[in-house]
Amino acid sequence: MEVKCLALKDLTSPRKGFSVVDQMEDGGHSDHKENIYSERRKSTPLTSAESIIPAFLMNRKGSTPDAAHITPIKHTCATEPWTPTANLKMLISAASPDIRDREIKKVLFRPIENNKDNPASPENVMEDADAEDHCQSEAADEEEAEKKPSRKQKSLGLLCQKFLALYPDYPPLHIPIWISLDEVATSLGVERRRIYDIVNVLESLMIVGRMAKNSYIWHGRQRLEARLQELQRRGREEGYHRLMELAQFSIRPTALVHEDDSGEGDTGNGGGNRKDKSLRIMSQKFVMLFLVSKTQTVTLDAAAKILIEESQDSSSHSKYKTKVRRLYDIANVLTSLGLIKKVHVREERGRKPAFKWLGPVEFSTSGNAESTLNVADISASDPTQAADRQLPKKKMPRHASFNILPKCPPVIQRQVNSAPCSPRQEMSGMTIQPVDYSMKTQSNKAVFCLQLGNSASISSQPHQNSIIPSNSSSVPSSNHPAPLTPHLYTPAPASHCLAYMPSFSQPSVVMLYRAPDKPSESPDGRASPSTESVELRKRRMEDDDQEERLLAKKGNCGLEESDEVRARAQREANQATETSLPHGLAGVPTEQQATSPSKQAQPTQYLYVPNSAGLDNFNFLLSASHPAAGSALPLALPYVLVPSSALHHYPLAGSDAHTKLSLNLMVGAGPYSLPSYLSSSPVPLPSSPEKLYRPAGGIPPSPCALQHKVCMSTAEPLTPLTPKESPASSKAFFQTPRSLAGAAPVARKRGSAQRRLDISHPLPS
DNA sequence: CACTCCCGCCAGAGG
DNA sequence: CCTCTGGCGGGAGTG
Repeated sequence: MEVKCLALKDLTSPRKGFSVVDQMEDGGHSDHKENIYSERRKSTPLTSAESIIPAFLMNRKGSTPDAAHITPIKHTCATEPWTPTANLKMLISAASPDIRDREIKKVLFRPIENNKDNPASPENVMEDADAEDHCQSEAADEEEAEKKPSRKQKSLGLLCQKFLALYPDYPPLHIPIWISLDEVATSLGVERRRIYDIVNVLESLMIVGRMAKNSYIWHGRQRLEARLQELQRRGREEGYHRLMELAQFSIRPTALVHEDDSGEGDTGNGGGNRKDKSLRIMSQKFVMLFLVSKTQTVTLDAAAKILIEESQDSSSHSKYKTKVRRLYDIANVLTSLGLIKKVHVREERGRKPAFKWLGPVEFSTSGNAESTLNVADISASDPTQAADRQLPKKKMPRHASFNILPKCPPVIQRQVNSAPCSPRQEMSGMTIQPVDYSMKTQSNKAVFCLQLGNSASISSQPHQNSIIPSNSSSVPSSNHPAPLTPHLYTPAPASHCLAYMPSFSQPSVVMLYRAPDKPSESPDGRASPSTESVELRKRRMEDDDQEERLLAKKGNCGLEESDEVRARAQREANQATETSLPHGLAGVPTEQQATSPSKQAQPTQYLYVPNSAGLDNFNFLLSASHPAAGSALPLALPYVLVPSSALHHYPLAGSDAHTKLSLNLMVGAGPYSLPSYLSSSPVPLPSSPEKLYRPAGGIPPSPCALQHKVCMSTAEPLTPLTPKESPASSKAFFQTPRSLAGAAPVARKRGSAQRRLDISHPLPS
């Protein structure tokens, strides 16, 4: 098992970009300062949890003292071969040889590769072969690039992207995700110091919360909007908007405000002088500036000045420089969060670096749609005022009505989000920046359960992107995954299977569900990507970044572009990877069968969604007895994996009310673990994970099989983030109705850990 | 040269 | 005292 774990870990390591071999031999290397890895220590309070957590979840933890890799970038080349990316590149290049594409690819994918969870899994290996030549040809360029770890590749922003990619944007509220800074640092191959920078900023936005020394808890974007709203309010109260105005005229703001600490309501530990200057506080203030700014654009210069005044630092030039440095750090993180975008503002003399807010500025709790509405129309209305109006709504509970699933979610959503830059995207964690990890990020972040049944509306769900990322993105101009969702996602009753695929090398998803009495339509026919829009996006992309555009209401351009590109990439990647998928799941069926508690009536079926696959590319794992499977592959195997296309005639999910497929899935990757309290609760987690993993038949699971372990459980579904799981979550307007609305309430009582959680993250103040 | 921002020293905080 | 945090600013990489 040990070995397996190791392998698994290696495979799933965030540094997946590296070959396993690499990692191994590298074992201890580490001269590189930046790559210092700390001895693995489990400082996290997860101990108890560990005992019950499936190995795959824990793999990050003790498995290997893997040496942290240094800048991943160096290995980029090496990784390419087996990464889906490689295929993607190949495909893309084949399709459109032009350089521009190439450039785009470079930007988009390199990062991904770094994050990549693509280990040398069989599937990947397979691709590997395919991509091999490609790689070779490209090797030249790559090599050069690789030689130099380029500073950019080590940037905080990139690092942050990787960090974010490790966790779900919208983690289930009842399943706290613990973060050990050590682990993260090790996983990402950087020294801890860098992680502090990221975490501090994230903490200021309540994306993470500090729980203890070296230990944080991941909230994802669950509380982000609430937090932003809070910051906006505070910013206004403190007169930041005035400061901004003054700053805009280069007038040295006189410290109008002074609050500071307050600022921090932040979590826990407290302040102190040192803390007052902390990145966390600076970050909050910085964000406040955006939120109260009419143009939502803040120049570095203005921010630095304002912040300096505030902190009453002497305004020496050096102070200013230091401040600016820090602001860059913060900006990099915010950028990777997709909250801001770098721009340049023209001024009398030359241009000044500035950042434009891309996140939501108007907050409303009434409806997710509205709340998420982005700044698209800032120009039309004064955001500030709008915000004011919204404030009162803040606490409005939303779910009752949301629980009713819209019949046609996609449509609805579309209407709501007609605005291009809808926050939805923003929230999804997609980045607008040139460097986009979203592919990985999005899909990788998913940790939730879905249920297949009938009408479900995933589209409005915050985490939707996690699930259907590829799909949604592959849908051309529309920003919605809608088309397909209806088919697959439906609120399901209590029963469901839980597929836990946290350590997937790729942000793939495996859905398990019990087949209904009758098969329904295949999910295939959904959205077909419209190439045309892709082109448009590409074009747009070219001119993106123009500073001028800054002020223009580009609303969505940035996001959409990213989306598009991503979509395209994913689509292609899908194709590339599809063939290799079977390997990945090969061993699963057996295990499942043996252990699946719920398979009694109907054979359990599996839906494997490659990270990059669009729904059309779903591959299904069917019991051999299934008509589709049988016809397609008359095998002796209990289950076979077939491409969705093969199931064309055997619809799995239908829109008809009868269809009752219930599906749950959990995807995730990253060095997180579950809190110990789970161990004592009747949660979905398999009580004896090991059994689940172990192939009942004695058929030794292949490495890949292990990697794709799936454990099923009939336990209750993860609870949807009902708005009120915790008091603090009341403001989770980012969330939309969960498709799980109908799911049985979780009977679990929260453990102390959970309680602590809730308590520890009350809005600061 | 200006802009960015990586890097890691080192001191304060916490245990 | 040791470890964790994280302020800080030198100086390297970029454009």
